[in-house]
Amino acid sequence: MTDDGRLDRLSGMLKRRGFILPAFEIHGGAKGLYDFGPVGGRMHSKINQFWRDHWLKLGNVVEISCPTVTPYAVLEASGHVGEFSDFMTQCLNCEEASRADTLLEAHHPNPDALKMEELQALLFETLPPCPACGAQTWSEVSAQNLMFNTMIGAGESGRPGFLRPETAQGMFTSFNALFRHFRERLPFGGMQVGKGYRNEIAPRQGMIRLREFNMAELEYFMDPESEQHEDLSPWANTPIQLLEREKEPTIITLPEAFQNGIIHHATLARFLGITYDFLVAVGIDPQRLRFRQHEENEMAHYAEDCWDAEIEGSYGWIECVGIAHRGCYDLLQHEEATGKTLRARREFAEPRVTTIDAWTINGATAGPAFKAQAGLVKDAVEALPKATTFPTTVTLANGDSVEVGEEHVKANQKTISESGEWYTPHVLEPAFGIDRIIWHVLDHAYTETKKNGEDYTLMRLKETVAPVDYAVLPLFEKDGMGDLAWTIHQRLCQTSGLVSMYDASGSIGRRYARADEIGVPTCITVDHQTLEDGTVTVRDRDTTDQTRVHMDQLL
RNA sequence: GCGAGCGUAGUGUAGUGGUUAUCACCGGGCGUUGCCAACGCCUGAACCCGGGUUCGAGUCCCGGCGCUCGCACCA
Repeated sequence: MTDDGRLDRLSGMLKRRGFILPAFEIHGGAKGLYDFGPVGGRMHSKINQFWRDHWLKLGNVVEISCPTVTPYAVLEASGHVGEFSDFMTQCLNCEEASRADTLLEAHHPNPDALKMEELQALLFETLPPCPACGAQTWSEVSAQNLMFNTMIGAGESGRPGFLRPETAQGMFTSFNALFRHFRERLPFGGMQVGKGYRNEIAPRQGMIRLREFNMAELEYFMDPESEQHEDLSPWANTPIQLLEREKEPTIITLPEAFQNGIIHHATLARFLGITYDFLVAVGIDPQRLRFRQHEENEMAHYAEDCWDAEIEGSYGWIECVGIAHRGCYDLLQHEEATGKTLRARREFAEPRVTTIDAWTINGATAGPAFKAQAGLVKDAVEALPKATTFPTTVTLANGDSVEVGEEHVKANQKTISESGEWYTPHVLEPAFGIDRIIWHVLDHAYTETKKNGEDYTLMRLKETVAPVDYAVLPLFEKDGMGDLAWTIHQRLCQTSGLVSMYDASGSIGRRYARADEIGVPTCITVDHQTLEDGTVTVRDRDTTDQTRVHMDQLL
């Protein structure tokens, strides 16, 4: 960090000009909550839209939108109720609150993995001393969840729920609708852009750790048994900084990283590439971007492998995108919790034919003979070889031995043909923290320079994210210059996808400076000559070059 | 969550119990044949919230909220 106050000046400007501001400030503010202001609002929506367009290029993904209010059961199934909880206990002597698992580290190899009841039992059994006062008396263990609690419905009929901590669960719970939409053909993806909520104990670092945040996630469902053929050639000439787990950082292209086995999965490698392209396109400096593989003990409860895109800015290297291989964890969890099937079907190249030629029980006689054990007897008999002669003694799964006579069995001859099978797809999840990305786009675009010996700041924002596309400036609001400028401004604003800003106050230099400060790429100035020949001055933000263009040729 | 520091116009600030609350940038209006925060005139805007001490509180005390830092925590 080479700060010397840059971060303070940047934050001040972002607030002053209306990019991002503390939310609800007139009421005293609220920690971890921010507004995108008059300037930041459009930047936020442009970046979201650019993200959608970028990933929709895959051609086999769709966007969905799910509620943020989520029933308890959904997040219990996903593991968030368990994983997002800290189990707290309070010292009865000094009232200091401690985490139960931390207190029990001396008494258990991995207390973090214990359930609340187990922690409770172990705590009361071992009575560790309070780190604050040394007393050994503890309150009951209580779960403190990092998700926002709410009630869905009022009073007696209310059911517990949470605000979602991630958008991902919506894609999993909608799996069957996605599966039908894609004509039951994998791979495909569902994606979602929206809000997520985490009731952080200590939000810090401005936009980096928020309690309500914007995320954009893709869940990409794949058949784990079919090889993923991915074209990595678009990144053949793009060296990227990779930090493999327990290895030294390397700079390598994605095709090479995949061939060398640094990245194990072709689709994962491709998603790293698509992510890289996105971040660079919105204005992240490639020199301050890297991908880091998670340590084994760092990965979330669901992940098999995970690479983060980390961006360097005023707060150091910050993870802004997580690209996780979630395996089949989520779909299995929701299957188990609901009893519904969340699977895809793969057809075999050839039908698999199994021929059975052995024994099974004769229900009419074996049933009355073995009663409750009949099921176990059936399993045991069907496991016997064809050459078995009856009567014989078989050992059941429960350890009992029974005598099975000829009258209890019959020959079992059948042919089973299976044309395919149902399986649980694997999931690759690129998850983008939009606010963190916006922060770093702003951070990287913020440029402090000198102009005629004076401090000068400008935002070198790319057109993909610039909050205002054009500023239209009449030199003076007289002799018709103001009216003409207003007409041009209106014409620009009526063009889909464009936003123009009309500014007539202050000197022309001041207005260029104001436009530069919020990153307007192009200024259009109407002067006396415009009244005569219809040409305007088009001025470029980064070079300050001016050219005269006829007003009808602006677009 | 604990500890420390801080909280005054949009921004940065001055202000050690009595001021019409300081200064600068800033914002707005008008003028300017004028093109990179130029200039002139006019003008706008603040003591985080609540309680207490006091004749009197921006200033002292208590609580809350927020910000920063350290510790703890952290998809």
